[in-house]
Amino acid sequence: MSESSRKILSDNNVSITNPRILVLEALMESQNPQTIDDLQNRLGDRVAKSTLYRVLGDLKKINVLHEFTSPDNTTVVELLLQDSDHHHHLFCSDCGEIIDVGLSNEFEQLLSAEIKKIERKFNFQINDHRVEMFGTCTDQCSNCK
Amino acid sequence: MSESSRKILSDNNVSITNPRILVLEALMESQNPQTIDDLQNRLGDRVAKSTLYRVLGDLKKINVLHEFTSPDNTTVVELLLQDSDHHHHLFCSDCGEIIDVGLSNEFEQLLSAEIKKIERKFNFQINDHRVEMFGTCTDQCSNCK
DNA sequence: ACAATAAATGAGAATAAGTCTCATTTATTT
DNA sequence: AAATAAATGAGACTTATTCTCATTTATTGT
Repeated sequence: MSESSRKILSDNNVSITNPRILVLEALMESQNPQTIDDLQNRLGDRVAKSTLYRVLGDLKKINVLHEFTSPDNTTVVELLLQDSDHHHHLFCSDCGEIIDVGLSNEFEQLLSAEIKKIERKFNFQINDHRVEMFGTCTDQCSNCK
Repeated sequence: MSESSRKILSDNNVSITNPRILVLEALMESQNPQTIDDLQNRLGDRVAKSTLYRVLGDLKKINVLHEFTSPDNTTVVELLLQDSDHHHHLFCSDCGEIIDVGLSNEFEQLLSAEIKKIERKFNFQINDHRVEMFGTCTDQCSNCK
């Protein structure tokens, strides 16, 4: 555990410090998206707020952390160590839950083709994409009864 | 112009007031996504900041305005009067430009099929989706030279 | 292992987006 | 035109994020 957080840092030429290890470990506790608040609560006073934001910035810079905004405008953050972890998100507007979803290869391939068309049309270089789906979890999620 | 903004309001049982007309007209000046700052500058002191936010909330409630967050965390807002205006967004990380893009019917159909699968798998009711693409506009955009 | 140097941290101040309050104005209904 | 209800403006307030700077911690060369 602690090894692999150290490895992430050294592999990316980022100095190994306690706050960075603690934040990485907190992020690894769940592979699902987490709010800053979650993290802060989990870390308590072991990492200062300013340091937490700085470390998250560092992790984004070395490309192991993705950040996005949920429909209720909360910033959400998720470790993404491998390109093969590519996935999308499903948002429940009732309980705020965010679920990781994979889409089929067939779909991803067609999307790649569409993206190539868009690149040509707008003379863009596209390096990432994201599909977001919004709805309500009809009954059985842990938060909505 | 002014007629159609009034029509939008009356069609949705929202009382017709000057700030609402002014905000709608500012939104209609460009069919592209706009930041709150854009709007505020354009409106000057004709609409108070608190009123601007309230009116934008009203327009979201009657479903003629979509709001989202760009990768640099700016809130962006866009009129969407017809379901047939369905489209997606392309973000330039150099200049911040946001471009509306349509994807092919073939793609949208396959995405609908994927969404049905996701609905079943997670017992969700999905009512909206969004494809976001990120990259850089390689040369000719108005902001990047 | 030990200085010297550079980088990262903690604490809290500063900033900025968005919300809230409440007295006044404007729309709507009769 | 009066009465009622709703919307507005102005600015205070809240809260997420960034910034500053003195102190601590990591790294590098010897």
